Amino acid sequence: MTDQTTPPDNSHDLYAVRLQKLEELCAEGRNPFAANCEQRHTSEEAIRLYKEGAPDEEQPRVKVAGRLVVFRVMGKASFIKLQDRDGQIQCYVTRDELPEGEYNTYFKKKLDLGDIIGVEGRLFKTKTGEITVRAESYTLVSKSLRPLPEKWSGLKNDDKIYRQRYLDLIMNQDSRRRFKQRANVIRAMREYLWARDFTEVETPVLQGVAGGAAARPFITHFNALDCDFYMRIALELYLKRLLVGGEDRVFEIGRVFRNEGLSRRHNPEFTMLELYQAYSDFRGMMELTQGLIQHVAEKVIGSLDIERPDGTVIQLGGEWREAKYKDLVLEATGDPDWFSHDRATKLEKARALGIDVDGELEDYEITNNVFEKLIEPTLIQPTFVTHIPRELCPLAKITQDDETTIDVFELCINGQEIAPAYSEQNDPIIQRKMFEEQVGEDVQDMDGDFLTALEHGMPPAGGMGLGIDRLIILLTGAESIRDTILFPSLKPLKQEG
RNA sequence: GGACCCGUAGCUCAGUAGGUAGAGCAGGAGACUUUUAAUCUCCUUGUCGCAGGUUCGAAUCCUGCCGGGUUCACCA
Repeated sequence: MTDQTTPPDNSHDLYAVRLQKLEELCAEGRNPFAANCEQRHTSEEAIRLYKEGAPDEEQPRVKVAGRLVVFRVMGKASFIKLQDRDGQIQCYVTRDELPEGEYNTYFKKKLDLGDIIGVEGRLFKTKTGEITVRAESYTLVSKSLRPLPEKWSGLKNDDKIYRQRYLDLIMNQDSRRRFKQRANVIRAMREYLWARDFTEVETPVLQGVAGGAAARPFITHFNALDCDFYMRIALELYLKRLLVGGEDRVFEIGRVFRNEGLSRRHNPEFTMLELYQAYSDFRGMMELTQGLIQHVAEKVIGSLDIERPDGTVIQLGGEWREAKYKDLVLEATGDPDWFSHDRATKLEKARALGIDVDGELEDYEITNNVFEKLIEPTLIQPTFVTHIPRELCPLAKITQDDETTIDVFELCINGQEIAPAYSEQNDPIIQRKMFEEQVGEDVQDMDGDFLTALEHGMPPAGGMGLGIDRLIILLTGAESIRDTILFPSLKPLKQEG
């Protein structure tokens, strides 16, 4: 048994037909994978070159290349469309404009939908007004041995969309656009941070202790050292070491790995932006985070109003709402004495509110269940939730006038947590204590090396982490995190062999 | 891991009072020199996810497995 990602393909007949065409081409001394490195125009560039109103013989000659996605043969003339990274361009190919025999013997007979070809010729406009290349020559640069999905319905099978993403990208322009937007989001983020003197760094993915978050890590084995390593679950502890090392403003955009379930909002590997700014705090992070997301939205979407698939408009403009965790809980439970109740009463009341709460949970966890299930989903418009109970974040500073809470915000938009930010804890003694409070049976080992770093002195700092995949969901209206990740985690297919 | 739903041609899908399968597109042959899901004629295509079971007979009913989706659990 071998594992593989691509499902078996039984299209032997179609495959055989194409393979035969390929062999025939080779037998006649034609290369079905011809090199073609000459400069060319993208479909969009070519269309822009068209001179409106000028006669055909004064139109510029262009050279385009792309995947053959429309192939309409009408006797001695054909219309085809090539798809490239910018879109599609139509080409008009006639028998009389190609070399003798070329059209009937090769063009009509040896090309298939899915092949990649280059076409050269002058632009003209068809009688229905479409700017088109009148082919003077064409070159097959890659024969496709497998057929494309159906041209009208396209590719809708979820499994194939994820397992054979290239087909999705060929067939579904929405998908192509979404991933382009993802790339642009990340680019816009970098621009924003670079402009504010942040340095981009890279920290280890393989770690002896996976810290910085409470999540189960993936375990791997380091042969040379003969010990188990963990895939990182957060970027935090290494970035803070850099603050100790004198970097004032650092960020990293990178993959983190959490060995947990998959869902519409969770992929085991996902991309985080984490940034740390010395001499700032969570208030500074608020300003930065709001500015960052607004910059990205404007740059990539071109608007601060984001319409969700259900029609609700998320308004990213202006100053965002700020709300205390406790106030939200009191409001949602309708119980002004919520925090005075003992554990058993909270449990009872939470259940009365329709929340399925595990009886083993700690006091603060019950409250947090209320927050996550009752409140978070209602926070559609951007909201900074502040004054969060200290038990929930061991790496943040305690609020000066309320020792039960920490200087933190959780930014919620679109009913999900998008970005938490802290006034980072830099007192190594308190930090050690808070780690010890938290290190239980199923929590990670304490990162002693990190504490040693803190003991050398870390400047006060604000830190922020942002789940990029979830931001993309928000900005593009994607239905699932899988639609924002090119190759989401899937179970490998098992196959005899 | 639990619950529910889904898996039929290369693609998108029809097909249940159980009688071993259809359409469109794609593919093959032909006609057609401005098409827009081009059109027209003819033709081909399937271990009905896999493995068992019930039955004279299973795409259809039952069980298990594989894969996917939704949701819950888990989740800083």
